[in-house]
Amino acid sequence: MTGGSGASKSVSLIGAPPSRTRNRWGQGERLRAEALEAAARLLGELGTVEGLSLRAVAREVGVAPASLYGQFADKSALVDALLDYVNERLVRLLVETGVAVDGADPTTRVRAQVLAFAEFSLANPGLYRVMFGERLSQPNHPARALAETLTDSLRACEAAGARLRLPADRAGVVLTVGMVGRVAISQAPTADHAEAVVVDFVDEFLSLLFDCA
Amino acid sequence: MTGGSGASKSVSLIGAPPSRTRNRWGQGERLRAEALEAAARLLGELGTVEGLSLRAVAREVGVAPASLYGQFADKSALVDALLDYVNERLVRLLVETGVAVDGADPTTRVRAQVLAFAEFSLANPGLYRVMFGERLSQPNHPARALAETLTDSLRACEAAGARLRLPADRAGVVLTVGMVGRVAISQAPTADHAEAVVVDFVDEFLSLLFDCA
DNA sequence: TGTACATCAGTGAACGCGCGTTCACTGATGTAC
DNA sequence: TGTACATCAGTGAACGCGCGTTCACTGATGTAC
Repeated sequence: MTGGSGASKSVSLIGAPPSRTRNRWGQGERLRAEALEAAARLLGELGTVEGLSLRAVAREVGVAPASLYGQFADKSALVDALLDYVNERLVRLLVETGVAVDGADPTTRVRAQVLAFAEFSLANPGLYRVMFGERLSQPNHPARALAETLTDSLRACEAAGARLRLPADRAGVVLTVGMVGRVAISQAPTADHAEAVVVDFVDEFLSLLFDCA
Repeated sequence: MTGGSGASKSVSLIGAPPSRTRNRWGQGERLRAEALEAAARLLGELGTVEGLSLRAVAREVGVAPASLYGQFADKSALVDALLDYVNERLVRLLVETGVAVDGADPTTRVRAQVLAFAEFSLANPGLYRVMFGERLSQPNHPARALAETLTDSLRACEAAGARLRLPADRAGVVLTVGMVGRVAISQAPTADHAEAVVVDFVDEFLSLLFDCA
């Protein structure tokens, strides 16, 4: 930004100009969605959750900090809402991944879903951290959704003739737990655990769960 | 301070009086150890890492915030030192656990070490979080130490005749990853995952790794 | 059709707080002669 | 043995900062008559 848009207008010394047009009458709730999206973006880019302040979210949206109080009672209300929002995003991702490979054999589906989770988490370390590292008191813990989805997929594998070394629901939990741990460790900035290595881990893990393999 | 030291002495309105006697000549470095211990205590009791401020540590030690700058260049230096300190503590715990059950069959040893790790992490969520949840850039990542220790123990199992479904080093990594994930999820405040359930998980996991079982 | 009013989205300035860090300092304890 | 000085552990006050939150407000847009 050495010089900005020097020519005609909007000198824009630092950062982008707010340039937000206020919402129309009755559309005030849109700010809520904008704030959640902005918060998720902040958490996704930024590796840590420290940077998530009301003021930062307001800055990202291009709005005064006070404006957020029209949509959220306080900061913790925003964080709670953010968790729900992001939780739902993950579930949708898993479902869509399952649909995308529909038709393929069920084992492929589990694998695709697990990898989708890993990719999502590694690409958005901040989101992963807020979902699995803190404030886990939410009743709808993302791990539960994850475990249920994977359990369903594992059951489909069984129905297709595959044999598990554990009951499907337990295998789903173990798989979930393993992936959460794997992602947690892979988030080390200096990690030599490249994406390829994650794939290896997944296959290793799945081979433990399945009997014939 | 409404009334000051009204009665006789040291009314102690709020919290404990500092009551710290300054270290003797040449013993200044002791403050360093006291600070690390205090920081570890703060992180252990407090569930989150947010509360870890230089000022909080100084308060816990009973010293002026400025005094810490004699031992640590800045806050990040303190956190780095804390990580090393706590890392070493975990390794020592695992080693001691291994020694304590020495003589028993190797399988018992792995199990004891894994459970010791789980117990430690669940009892000190803040410590766990700072070790596995953030600042994983340290070259001596605790997960590495954990994996190496467990791998050694698994090798001992093999030497004693047990059969693993993976090479020992990979099994050590998988076991580590699984435990990290398990603990991460169990830290949910409302978790219905009591300690007994963790034990079940551990046995389930080990049964996957071993062949005969 | 025009006009008064209510309602809405959003603002700007201020508050008190805890934070990390600095700086000149204080008093006790060691050492040199 | 006494005395001057150096060195040490630690202090207290101050700084600037970003934070969450409040409050009275401003314009634009809708509605009632």
